[in-house]
Amino acid sequence: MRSFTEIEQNRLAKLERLRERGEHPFPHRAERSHSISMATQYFSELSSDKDNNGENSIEMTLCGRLRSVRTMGKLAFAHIEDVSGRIQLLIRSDAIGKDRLKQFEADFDLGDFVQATGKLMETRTGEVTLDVSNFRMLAKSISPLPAAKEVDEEGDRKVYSAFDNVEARYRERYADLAVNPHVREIFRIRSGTISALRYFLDKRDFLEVETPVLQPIYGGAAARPFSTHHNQLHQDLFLRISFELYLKRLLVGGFERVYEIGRDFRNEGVSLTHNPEFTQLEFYWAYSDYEDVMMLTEQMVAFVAGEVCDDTLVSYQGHKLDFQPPWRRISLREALIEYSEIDYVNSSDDQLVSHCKSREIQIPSKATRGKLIEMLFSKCVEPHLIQPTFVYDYPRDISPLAKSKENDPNTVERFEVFVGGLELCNAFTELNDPIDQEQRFVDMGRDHNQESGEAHPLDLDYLKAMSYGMPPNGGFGMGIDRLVMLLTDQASIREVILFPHLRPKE
RNA sequence: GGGCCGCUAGCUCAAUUGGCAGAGCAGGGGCCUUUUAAGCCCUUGGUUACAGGUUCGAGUCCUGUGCGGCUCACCA
Repeated sequence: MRSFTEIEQNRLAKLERLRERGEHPFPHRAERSHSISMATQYFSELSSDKDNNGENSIEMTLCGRLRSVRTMGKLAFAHIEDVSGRIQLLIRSDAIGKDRLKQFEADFDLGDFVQATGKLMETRTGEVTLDVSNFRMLAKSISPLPAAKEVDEEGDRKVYSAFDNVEARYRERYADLAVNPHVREIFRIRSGTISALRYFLDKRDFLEVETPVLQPIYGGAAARPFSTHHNQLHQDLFLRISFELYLKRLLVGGFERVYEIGRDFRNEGVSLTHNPEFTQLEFYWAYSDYEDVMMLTEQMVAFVAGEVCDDTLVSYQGHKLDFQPPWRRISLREALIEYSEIDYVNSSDDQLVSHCKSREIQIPSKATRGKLIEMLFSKCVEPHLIQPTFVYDYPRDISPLAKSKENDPNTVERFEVFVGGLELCNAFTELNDPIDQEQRFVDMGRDHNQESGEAHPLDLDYLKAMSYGMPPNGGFGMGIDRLVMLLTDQASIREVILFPHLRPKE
């Protein structure tokens, strides 16, 4: 049985009083003639019209949530807020009657959704205000919203007793959104980001597709999966860890440019930059290679930044990021030389191990040479890559789906993008030789075997698809959550995910 | 999973060497016709995350648990 606080019990009593007067506390329908921003815009246009002799207002009906109330005896001021903005109401007893004003004061609370009819006017202080002739309840709020007070001051919203407890905000994101406009703005930018990506790719003849989330064999990345079960088919299934292997099957099928935006699931640790489910963009582009993909990547991200931030210059955690192409390009080998003075081409495996140890990097029991290089890179280079940077040409043994360089079989045509110290993108010239691919899977399975005692799944159907012939292509993956972090200046991935994963509260 | 830090009223936060658990806002009762954190008077509200322990006495010290934050590991 739910228990109600004293405040909630008070509000339930008000709700009953509304009912007793015949006012429905939750009517089925609202009437609204204007959004709040439309109303204020209309008012300012009529006010600036010199031929219009003071006839600058019409009756209108606005809807929104009560965010402040100030009662003054025979009148009351209040603000209501809708998705477009906020406006002040003036409720006068000589307009609506003394009893009606009393009812407003007694039975309407902050957080209630209300409907108010009246004409717009300006108060002495020049604030556009609805002079209310009629109002009614649209939805009674039983529980008080967490933020106590806030107010607009010359465009700047000042918040008092802000609701900023991180845990409480994530657990009750609805309340967080209701009282923190800057949080709503993050998710508007997130939505705009995805729209802009779709627009950019659609304009270039990429076809948006959907591939299975439930997969009998997981692949395309090196993460541990979530597993589940189909009861009727008696089939164990995995939630996908990437889209890659299915999207490339579509190139076999004759599509030349495909992309997917969707959710990946990785059963790994959570951190400021990792959530168990996250949103990924992947595209595959026939008859292109990783250099073409680099060009498209910098154009695409700059386009998105321009769309949602109105600029390719973006503030991030005290840095000024510049997404304007061309971005810096540096090979993995050069980057390590520059930031750590290690040239792995001229280093033995033992020397790489000692480099790791001197930098307090913990080495897994069975680390390949490529893994050592990658760990050195993460430790020594990654934190320094603030401006958008392509790091290209990676060790073959940590890139089983990428094609080797023509003159260097131990290096693959692969790049990653780093911005603000975050890994943002991963892309390569895709391996399309089924014999080579099978050998890579086998090699990878052997390493995996020794590490964990489990065989890495061998996707025979994927090899079969590739055996029919896959055009040469460049492939690309980008973490959308991290891109949104960059575009909204957020240090935590949880701030850009509406309902981030939390342990159950008890 | 390891380490560090945190958890006090609906919200934001105080509480001296261990000594009566407080404020602002929100809530309730009043006054008030141009306020906008409105103001003024009065007022309700607490299992100090939870369970133990030390002590005459614990929000404060100790142990454990839960949840969170940061961080390390893991995550090509």
